[in-house]
Amino acid sequence: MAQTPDSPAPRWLDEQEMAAWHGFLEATSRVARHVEQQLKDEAGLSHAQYEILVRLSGAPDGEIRMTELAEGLFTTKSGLTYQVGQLEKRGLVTRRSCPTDVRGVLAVLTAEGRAALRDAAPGHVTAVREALIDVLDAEELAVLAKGLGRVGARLRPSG
Amino acid sequence: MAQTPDSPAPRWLDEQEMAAWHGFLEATSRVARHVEQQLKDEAGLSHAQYEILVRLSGAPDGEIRMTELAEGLFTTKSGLTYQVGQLEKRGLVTRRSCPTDVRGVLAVLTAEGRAALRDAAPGHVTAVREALIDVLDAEELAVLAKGLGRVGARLRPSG
DNA sequence: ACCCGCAGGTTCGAATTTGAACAACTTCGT
DNA sequence: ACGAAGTTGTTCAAATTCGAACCTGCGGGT
Repeated sequence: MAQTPDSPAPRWLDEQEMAAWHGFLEATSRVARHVEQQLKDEAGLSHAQYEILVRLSGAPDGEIRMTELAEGLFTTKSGLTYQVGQLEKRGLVTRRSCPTDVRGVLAVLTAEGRAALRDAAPGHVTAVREALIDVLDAEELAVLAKGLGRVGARLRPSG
Repeated sequence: MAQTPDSPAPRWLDEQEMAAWHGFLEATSRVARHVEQQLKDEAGLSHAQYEILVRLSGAPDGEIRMTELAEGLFTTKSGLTYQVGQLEKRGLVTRRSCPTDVRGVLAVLTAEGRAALRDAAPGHVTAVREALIDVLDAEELAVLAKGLGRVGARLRPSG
């Protein structure tokens, strides 16, 4: 009989830890669906696309390098290429090549893109409040910001 | 000029709320990737597949109705059909029709499935600790469990 | 100036997810 | 009982995601 080599038994999750992990999974899943749904229905955008518009709108000249944008959105370069392509088809974003690096590409927010974002934002914020923010009290929000901030930071490529 | 009808301006997110939302998004994204990666690399399972095995292993006779399973995993019925199909190909799960309802289908954990889960579990738990649990202190875990529990519950189909 | 290692984006195919449409069946009200 | 209405699980096509392979071009060391 083939035996699988023993993995050292890890410290299992106790009840509280299990509750936290399960809560995280369920909240994650349902909040994502809720937000995705709202944006799709009311603005015709995916959450990914919405976030791209947000980043661009906050950047100088409304433009950002592809790689930098991908990192900021916690996504892959190829995934971003696809979504920017979609947004470009709709005229919400343009591409131009980077002046300082021939290889580079800048995603640029168009006037239409800015308008689409303006239109989509109120409903999106409302959905985020309904799903997450307004369900938590101030103390809980503080813990989320700090604790999950730390969690995210630790998993960044940079460490 | 076509005018977009005004949406009532929502209450925008203040700094703390924004930090919580951003933290949630980043943590969500990175933790999911971390866990997904570990399972894929060390056990050849997707997180979705792993969770299916977990649920089944905790059920009487290791079997659950498809719909019930889908709800428990916060996923769609068609998504589950696909994943159970994958697991069935590998012999980790079987299907049998429900005795009390001809339409119904039970997903059943096989001995191989139970073994695969046993093998995968230690590494998975370790990954979850690394990514989330061990990064938070007791109080933070309590807030996650309670606060995010409430968040998830409120978005359940049942309300 | 030249070469090698590496970074920037895109492309490709494979895997997955989603919702709508469907067929078969159960259930509830009357 | 009977029929309308709702369930159950699957199938399908379309959209998305991922990583590996790829080509091009930047930069440091010699």
